[in-house]
Formats: sequence, structure tokens, C-alpha cells
Amino acid sequence: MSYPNIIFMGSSSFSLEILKELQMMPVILSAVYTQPEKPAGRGQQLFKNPVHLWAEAQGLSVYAPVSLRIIEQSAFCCDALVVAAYGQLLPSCVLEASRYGGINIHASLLPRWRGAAPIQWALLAGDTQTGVTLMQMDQGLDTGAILATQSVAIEPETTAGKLLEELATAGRQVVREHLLPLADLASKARPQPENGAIYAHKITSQAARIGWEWGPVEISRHVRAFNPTPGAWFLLKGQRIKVFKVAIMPPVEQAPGVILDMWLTISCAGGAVRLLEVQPEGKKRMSGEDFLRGRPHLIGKSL
RNA sequence: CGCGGGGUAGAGCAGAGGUAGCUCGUCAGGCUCAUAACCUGAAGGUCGCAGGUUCAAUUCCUGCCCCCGCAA
Repeated sequence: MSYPNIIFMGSSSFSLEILKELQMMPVILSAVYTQPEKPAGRGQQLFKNPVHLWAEAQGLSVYAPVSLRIIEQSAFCCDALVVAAYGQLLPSCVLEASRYGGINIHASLLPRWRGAAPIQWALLAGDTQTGVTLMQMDQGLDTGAILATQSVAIEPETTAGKLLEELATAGRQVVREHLLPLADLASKARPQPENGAIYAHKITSQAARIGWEWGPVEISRHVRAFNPTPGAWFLLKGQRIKVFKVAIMPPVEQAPGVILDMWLTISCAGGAVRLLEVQPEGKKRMSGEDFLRGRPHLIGKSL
């Protein structure tokens, strides 16, 4: 009786949780593939992603190729390729090199929110439930047959950061309970319904900008979807102010975008929101109240 | 050397080569039916660290530490 030979591919903190789970399972992790280190942060220093760092520390074989296409197909010979937020589409020749193909853990209940940013989009859309899907990979983007799912409720206060943690936990559970034995996967596979397929395209920091012409609920979702990164924001005198937490307030007779009181309550379409936690450029996070202490003249002004 | 902002009172911000200031908060007292109101008073700061220039540096110069935004 021998353990199945598995190659892992992943690059994010979500991926790392899955990798940690795999390491506790009766499998052989013969290689870890991840995105190459790249210049990041102040000073443009090279940074390795969390999967890279952890896998190295564990003494696993880590590869961070710019592209999988430049690698010999034989390198991917294994029993299964387990993929979680790797960051690159896998060429079909890579998928075909493993005995049971590619198994992906995706952070949504497919076919809803296929693609790069399922967590943010679930929050933006106001979904009350999301989850993780274990799926058989095919050539499309998150279009393969579903093997197992685990749902996670989205509470009214849930932020992207918190949801990511919860989904990682759910992801570990799904992998633990459904990945093995590999030989049984084929019988579990059920094709995704085409009905309800939506793509969750990448989020840019531009998209994280708040519009005061939106309703309070919409603004609240927006802030939670981009907390902690990249951070919802608005412009004040040319300076970017990030917003990490808001509370919905009763409607007021005011045009949208006016600072109403000393607690940084701002009018918006059909209501108002109080900015409970903000961060100006070059400053630490602070309460809306603290923010206004140094700028009392702003009360009553329009943004 | 990717670009940039910053470290001054509990908080947020000014400031200028020579008594360190503003708003808020805090504490004490007063007024008020009431307060996120108002009045009076008080406490609270080695101006990030180390050098240098100077009669004099928190301010100018240099180095360092720390925090943060963009971009990727």
C-alpha cells in the first residue's frame, strides 16, 4: 500500500491552508509550484509568497516558474495535481500528465463566481451564503465538474479578510473529507449547471473607490468586500482616505457626500453612513472621530 | 537606489533659529429641564534616536530607527 503522489500548486494564504492540510494527510507531496517572487512593497524588494516561504521551511521541493509551459511535461507526472489559487491557468498538457488530473479548490459555490476574486464579488453582491468547491479541472476557467462543496454563511458584518479565513477552514475540511481516495473521485463528479454561472473578474484599486451617490447598503458591502485589501477609499482634497468600517445611519435631508457631524457621518443616496475606521495616506488607521479632531472645519463640507 | 507622506500633550493637527501652539479629549468647578451645548480654571510634551553647524536647534545639515500611502 503506497501513498498517492501529489503535486501542489498555489500562491496565496488561502492556498497555504490547503497545503497545510495536505501535509497532514496520507499523501506524498512530491513538489510545490507557486508564483515566482517578484518586486513588491516599498523599495521594490523581492518577496516570496506565503506558500513559497512555508513550503521551503518544511523542506518541500518548491518551484516558482514564470510559466508552466517551459517545463517538461514529465515533471508533472504524479497521481494528482492539487491546485488552489495558483494564479495561472494550467495548460492541458500539464493536466494530462497526472493520473487523476487536476483537482481545484475554489472559494465559491460554483458555478457562481468563477475566476479570480470570488470572495470580493460575493460580498459586493450581498450574497448571504458562499462556500468552497472541490472540482475536477478542465481547460476552462473554473468550469470543471464538481466533486464536493461546503457552504459558509456570510454574516452582515463579514469582511473579505474574515471570509477568507472561514473559507480556508472550509477548504481544508473539504479536502480532508473528499480528496481521498483518488480512485473514487470520478464517481463523485457532476458537471456544473450552466445556469447561474457568473465570473468574478479581478479587482483593481480603482474599483475600490466609494461613490457617495450609492445607497448605504451598497457602500457598506463595498467597504467590507475590500477590507483589508486593497481598502475601499474616497478622495478628500486630493488625498486618498481608506475606509475599513462603516455603520449605516438613518436617512437625512442632505445631498450625498456631505460630512454631517463630528463622527464622520456622511450622507449618501437615500441614507447616510458613519465611517468608523479610516486611514489617510501616510497615517495609521484611526476612528472617524479622531480623524475629524484635526480637521473640525470639515464638518458640514461636501466631499 | 521605483514614487511619495510622516514621527511635536491622551487623540488629530499647526508651527518657527531665541517664552512650544490650535481643536478635541481628560480632571475640577459653574450654569442648564437637558447636551456632542455654554462659562471658568487645571493637569499633561526629553518636539522619534544619535551626531554636526550655531552664542542658541524642536526648527538647518548628516546618519539611523519606526510608521504609512502609491505602484507592482
